[in-house]
Amino acid sequence: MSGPNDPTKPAESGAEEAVENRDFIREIVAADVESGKHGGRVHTRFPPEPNGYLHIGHSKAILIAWGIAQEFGGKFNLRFDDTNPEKEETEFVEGIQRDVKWLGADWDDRLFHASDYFDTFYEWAQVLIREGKAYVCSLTEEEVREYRGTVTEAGRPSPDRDRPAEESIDLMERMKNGEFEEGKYTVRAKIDMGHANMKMRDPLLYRIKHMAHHRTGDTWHIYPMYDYAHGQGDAIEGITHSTCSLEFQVNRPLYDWFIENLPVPHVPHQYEFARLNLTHTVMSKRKLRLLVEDDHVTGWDDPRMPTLVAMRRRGYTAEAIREFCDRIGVAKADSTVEFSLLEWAVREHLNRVAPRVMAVLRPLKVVITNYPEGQTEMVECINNPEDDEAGTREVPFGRELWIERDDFREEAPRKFFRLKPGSEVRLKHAYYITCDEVIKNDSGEVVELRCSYDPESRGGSTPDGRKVRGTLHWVSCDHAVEAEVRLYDHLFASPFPEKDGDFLDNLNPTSLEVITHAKLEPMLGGLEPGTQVQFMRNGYFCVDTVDSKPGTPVYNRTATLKDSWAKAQKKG
RNA sequence: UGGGGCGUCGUCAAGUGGUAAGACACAAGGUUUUGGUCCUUGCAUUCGCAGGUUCGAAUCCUGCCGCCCCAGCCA
Repeated sequence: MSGPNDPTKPAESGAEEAVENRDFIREIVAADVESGKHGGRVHTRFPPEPNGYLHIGHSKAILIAWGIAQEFGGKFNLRFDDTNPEKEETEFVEGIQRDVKWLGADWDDRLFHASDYFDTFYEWAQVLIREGKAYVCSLTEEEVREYRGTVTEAGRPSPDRDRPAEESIDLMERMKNGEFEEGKYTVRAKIDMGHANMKMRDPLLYRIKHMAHHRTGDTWHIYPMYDYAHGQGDAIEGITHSTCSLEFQVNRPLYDWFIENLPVPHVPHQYEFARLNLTHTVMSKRKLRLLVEDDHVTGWDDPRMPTLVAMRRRGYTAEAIREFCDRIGVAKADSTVEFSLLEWAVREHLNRVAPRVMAVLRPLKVVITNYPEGQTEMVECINNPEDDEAGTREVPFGRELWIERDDFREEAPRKFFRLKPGSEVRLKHAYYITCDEVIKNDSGEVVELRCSYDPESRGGSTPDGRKVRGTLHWVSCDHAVEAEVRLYDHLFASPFPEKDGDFLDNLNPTSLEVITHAKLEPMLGGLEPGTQVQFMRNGYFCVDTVDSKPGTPVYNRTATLKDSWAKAQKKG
């Protein structure tokens, strides 16, 4: 059946690999696999420090590491770089695992911790000391800084640089056991105090910290520094390609120095890529923490935050984030991606999967004067025009309806296709109506519209085939479910909140607008938290997972729909 | 001005000496029972700048300019 002439099969010409663009890291990995380096094995890892929640920038790092493992038939580890008990909490290690899993990166049974290797790190430090490549230093924190020199001046050797190995071994043992106060001693590598790379000027291996660790308890009174733990962790796990962001480029010589000077079981290599920056937000953990701690947002999961918990709550899908990360690429040039690309990615996904439903955010009452009082009928609505499988549902229609306030203009501009006095529009899936009368209150506000409908137009078209330009969504007053709807916008008004001055000054004062009495079609009162829908003509929304309760639903706006009408209006 | 990186469309980003991919954004048109989606079209004579090599340079050489990272007992 499926021979060479089968039209359903793509042609097997030599032109298949023509368009494949690989980033520079994948290029290297492919070459390594080709040459049989590491036995053709590919093994990556994501090494977060559990001191905060993951943000969209981390998803780039996760997806690069995991994606490479996937594509080359390799493995992917999740390893917590928990070398500093001061800042680390169990809350974060759990949150991080949830987020990585949600993104779709699967570490299988390979969940590790730098703290799993504390014993080995300690033994290896003894090796360095015995070989004259490390020593216990008694310089104070301030002295260490002084002795290090500056970027333009060489440093000076510590007076303890030539401390006998046995003495260092003994002191390190006693540091470990908690015999000295914090700051009294450090363990340092003996490399080169005049090195042009500051990281190579006798970097610290260990510092004393009398602090319980979330996994090792109070076994240790010394903890390894990042540089002394990171590469060795990679080596122990057999990581072949160790990916990280650009700021660690200067650490690479040190990474390699440890690997070369220690009896490691494997030689990993580090490759650096530019971290993700996004307009209208901040990505640094310090700043995100400040937003949380100073109550500029309601928490790490506030839907305006760029954290994965927050974005998930906002209604972003993992698929959208993966698509986004595919689109931004991997390179070494510092860059800031426009938020619009992220929005495009969610819309792209939700357009395919989100059921279309009707919700009126800012209600205006419409009474259909020639529709029988007390009558209700069910109209059939298409759930998703992009998905034939999605089917239809029945929505109640009656004499009194809510429509969107914006969909009526008493004095309409040119090309306003919605409702205005004397004009006819279509109520989606229901009937054509014409506005006959505008009712106002004492202060002149429009409070109600009196309209008449054409019984012939049921379903949204008429036998005479006449055209109407406008199609409005609506909700039956008698059946409406009231809901709180949260309209989210950029957290920061400026595309570059860190550009000048205090980033907090650039907070967007209208990043959240709460609508308390939105009118929803009945089924929207009973959806599971987290469910994503499209409020027709309004945007993509989801049921809030924290505050939504049966009977009092809360919806979050994930993203607006593109609005060329609003755009045209703005231009005037 | 010690070292390490990076400069290609508004934003990302391919390109690896043979005459500037793609995506988002933007613009114009078409279809449409969402002013959504979809479709069509347009959008870098030029690759930070200046010289040079070459028949030919974004790609090679030289020199400038600009931006980022490194002087935590953070990661």
